[in-house]
Amino acid sequence: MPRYKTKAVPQFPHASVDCDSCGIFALCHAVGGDTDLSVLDTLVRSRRTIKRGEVLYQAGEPFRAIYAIRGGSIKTFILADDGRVQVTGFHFVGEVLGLDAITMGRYNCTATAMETTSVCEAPFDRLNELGEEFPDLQHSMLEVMSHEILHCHELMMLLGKKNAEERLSTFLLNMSRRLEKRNFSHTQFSMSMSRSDIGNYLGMAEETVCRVFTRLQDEGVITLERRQITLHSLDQLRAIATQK
Amino acid sequence: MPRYKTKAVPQFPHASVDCDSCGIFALCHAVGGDTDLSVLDTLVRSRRTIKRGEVLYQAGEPFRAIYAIRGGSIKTFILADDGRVQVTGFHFVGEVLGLDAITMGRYNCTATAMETTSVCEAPFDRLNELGEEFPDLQHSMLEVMSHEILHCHELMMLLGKKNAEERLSTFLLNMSRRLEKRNFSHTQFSMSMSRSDIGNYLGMAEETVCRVFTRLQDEGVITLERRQITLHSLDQLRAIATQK
DNA sequence: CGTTCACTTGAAAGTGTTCAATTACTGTGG
DNA sequence: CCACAGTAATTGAACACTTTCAAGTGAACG
Repeated sequence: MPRYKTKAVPQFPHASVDCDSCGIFALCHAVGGDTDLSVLDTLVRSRRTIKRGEVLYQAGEPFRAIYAIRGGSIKTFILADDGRVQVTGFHFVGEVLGLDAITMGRYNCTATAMETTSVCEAPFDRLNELGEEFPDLQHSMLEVMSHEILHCHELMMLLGKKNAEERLSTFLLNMSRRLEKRNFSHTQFSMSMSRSDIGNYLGMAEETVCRVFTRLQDEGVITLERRQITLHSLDQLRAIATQK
Repeated sequence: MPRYKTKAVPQFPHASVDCDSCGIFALCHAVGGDTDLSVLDTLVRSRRTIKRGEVLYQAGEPFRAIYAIRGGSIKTFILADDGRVQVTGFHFVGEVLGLDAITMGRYNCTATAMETTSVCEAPFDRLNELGEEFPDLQHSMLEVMSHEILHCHELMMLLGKKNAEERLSTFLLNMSRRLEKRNFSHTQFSMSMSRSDIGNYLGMAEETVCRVFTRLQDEGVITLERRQITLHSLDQLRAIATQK
């Protein structure tokens, strides 16, 4: 029986967010401070739009800027010497990326758009100067990075200890939570990444992703139509994600 | 055939490092700056010694300080709601830990000593004040955290894409590299963590760790006597860690 | 000297992967 | 608007790797 419906479904919410309410702003306000907004204007040099598959920045390139996503979505991945690829994250509206480049002065991963995406660019040199003027800003950057580490720890738990069902459920709940935070629907949304990307990110084969999706659907926990997903029971999902 | 030898082997190098050359120092010097050393004295409040199994800090406790290890070794782990444990890292002489607590104001993981261990304690409030005075310091903290993120990415690759042999080889090479950086022997050392901890960290069963160790030994790549390990061929190990 | 803990090893059982084939969708050009 | 080509997703079956369970050995410690 065909699982697909022939219907054009809306893509991931493209609500183009003002730079004021995008990540750079959040970065400055993370401390709860009220940094002068005019500072932000000098900080954000430009806005860029990149199409599906195009590269925002490439691993190895000198670190010029951090980015906040205004609309669309981006995936980041690292490419090992042996050719293996590991997707390190998916990034949505309002989120900041590029901060992991600070140590090396070079980007550690490559960032590409999963759909047409618009970003704010904040040059790092200026960010750095301003940091000395506004300690809050650096503190916020610390927080963003600290957050990233927390995320990494969760991921270690996921990759090291969870089985396929738990991984995928955890993944869905994570997306749901992030969308909710930005006031999008958190029970029905479109996933901009392919099954293959999901599998790569979660450390499982593309085929396993499909099979688990099918199983979850058969159990009535979710409905999938292509990349459009509806979560019917967050509680049930949570139960699956945290079984044992 | 018994694989054990009845011989007391020296534990992990206990060269008690001056606080000057320990992590907090490194933290301040990461930028290449020459921060006034007297600052450090005010920074480092106290030195603590904890015995095997004792807790340095506990997940959930308010974030008071970051620590640098003067001698011994520490493991950090998180405890999930469902009771599962994930070892998030092993930390050796000269390394800094506790920085991931900045976001939440609470420690994210629990840190316990794997053997008798001595640490420097740098209270965070003072660290924070000083940060405003010395932007270099905060910049160094950013670098340390950025490093942590890089480490996380490597680990994602390891947990998501590598098989048991590759994981263990990567692990050994990583320890080797870190010891080398601190001028300890990087081809012969004692592992202070149990097989079970290694397995937990690398996302594999304790038994699998044993089996792979045995295999590596049979292939002549390493020699194991209890927790004392000798790496006979780093090249071979690298080949195994990067196969495919 | 005996108990306990860490480590090792074997055999059976899962869980997820790989390979291969099929189906469905997307975008492009007529 | 339709046909075609290429890409993404799904499904089945065989296989591989790792885990689990069980048992045993050696070392450390009181």
